[in-house]
Amino acid sequence: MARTTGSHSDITGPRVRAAALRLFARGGYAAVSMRAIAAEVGVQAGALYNYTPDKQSLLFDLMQAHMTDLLAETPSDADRSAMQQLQDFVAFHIRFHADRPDEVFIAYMELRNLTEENFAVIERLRRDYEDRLETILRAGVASGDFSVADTKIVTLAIIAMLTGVNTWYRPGGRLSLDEVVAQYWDMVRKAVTA
Amino acid sequence: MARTTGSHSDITGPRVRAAALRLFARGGYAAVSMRAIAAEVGVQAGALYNYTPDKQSLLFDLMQAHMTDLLAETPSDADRSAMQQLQDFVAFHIRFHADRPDEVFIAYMELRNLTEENFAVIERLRRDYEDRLETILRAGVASGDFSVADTKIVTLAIIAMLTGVNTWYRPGGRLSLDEVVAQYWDMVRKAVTA
DNA sequence: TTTGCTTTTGAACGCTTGTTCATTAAATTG
DNA sequence: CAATTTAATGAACAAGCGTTCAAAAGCAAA
Repeated sequence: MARTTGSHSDITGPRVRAAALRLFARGGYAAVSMRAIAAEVGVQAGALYNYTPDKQSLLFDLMQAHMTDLLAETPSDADRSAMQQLQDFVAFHIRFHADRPDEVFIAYMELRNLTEENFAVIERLRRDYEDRLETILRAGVASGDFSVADTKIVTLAIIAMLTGVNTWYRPGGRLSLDEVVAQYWDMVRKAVTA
Repeated sequence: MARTTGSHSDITGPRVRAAALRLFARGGYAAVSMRAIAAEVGVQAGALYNYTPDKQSLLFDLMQAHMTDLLAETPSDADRSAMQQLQDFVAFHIRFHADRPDEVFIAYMELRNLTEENFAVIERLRRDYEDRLETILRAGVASGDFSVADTKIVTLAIIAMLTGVNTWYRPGGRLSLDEVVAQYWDMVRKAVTA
């Protein structure tokens, strides 16, 4: 046997990425073999190399796509007040991450499995995202809306708190996403005001 | 060659655990080979099996010891007010974790590399720790000191925020640990009060 | 100094790893 | 229908994996 009936790169390509995402998130990059990914797709291991030059690129591409999407969709309406922008950010972060549990898991857990160059790229994107939040905080401090001693620390604290939602939130659970967003916004709002 | 001069289980044993801790934290459990651990200790791979039945036990023992220490040292003085207990908890969590970056990293990143049974043990310990905080929050709600809608969510949010310190704090950095504790306490205090 | 215990070596086991490539067959184009 | 392009197979590669164990050598007690 060689080429199989119905095989198409437009179909197999996305399936390879989806399988890698799923398995990396579940078992971790190092513990998932190319043969395991191939089996999930329903092909032999060799066929994966039509879609990625190597395993490392598969991981890197997933992480880069995730971070690029995150930055592209981050709201930033400079016309709104700092308080409104912060509320937008909190709601966006929780919703965006809740929709992509596998991507988020990989983006936070597999950094150490990136090569040095690839890590630098992802790290830069991550800092860009943090800067979006810190910019809002600084604007709020300048306008007197917020009372925080150190915007950098508060930035990291807020992001850590919000990302923590992914460790327990499941659709259809005790709380709706609206309720989760409301509760976290309540905490963030109180933490940054006097 | 066989037994080497100066070799002693009292010395090699701790060195094996220390090497495993260090390497697991740096590279991840799945990516670290027994031969790599042995090389760090300065022995051949076979010698490791005098100190652990297998690689899995090495990981589990490190995680269990960490969680047991964490629970043993968690402050809990029921005579103090809920506000004081919460402040104690925040300060303890940050300091305890700042002292053990490798253990913390492993405890949060390597859960999926535990066998089912081992995972259940660690998970229980983790929940026990969360319960300590939630008990404080409930007491504060009952006494009227705290104003939080859902103690479970606030518990998880606080722990995520505090544990996030480990992603950036380094001794000798811009901020002292005292300053870090003070800033996080400020945020937590404001977040749980009306 | 002899005896028994403790500790390590180093080779070996079967198995899995990421990756390559000639071959083959399906899909597409003319 | 014939020619070309695309996509997959399946075997092979060298390297590395966790683990076992007989043999050897240092250590401690008598």
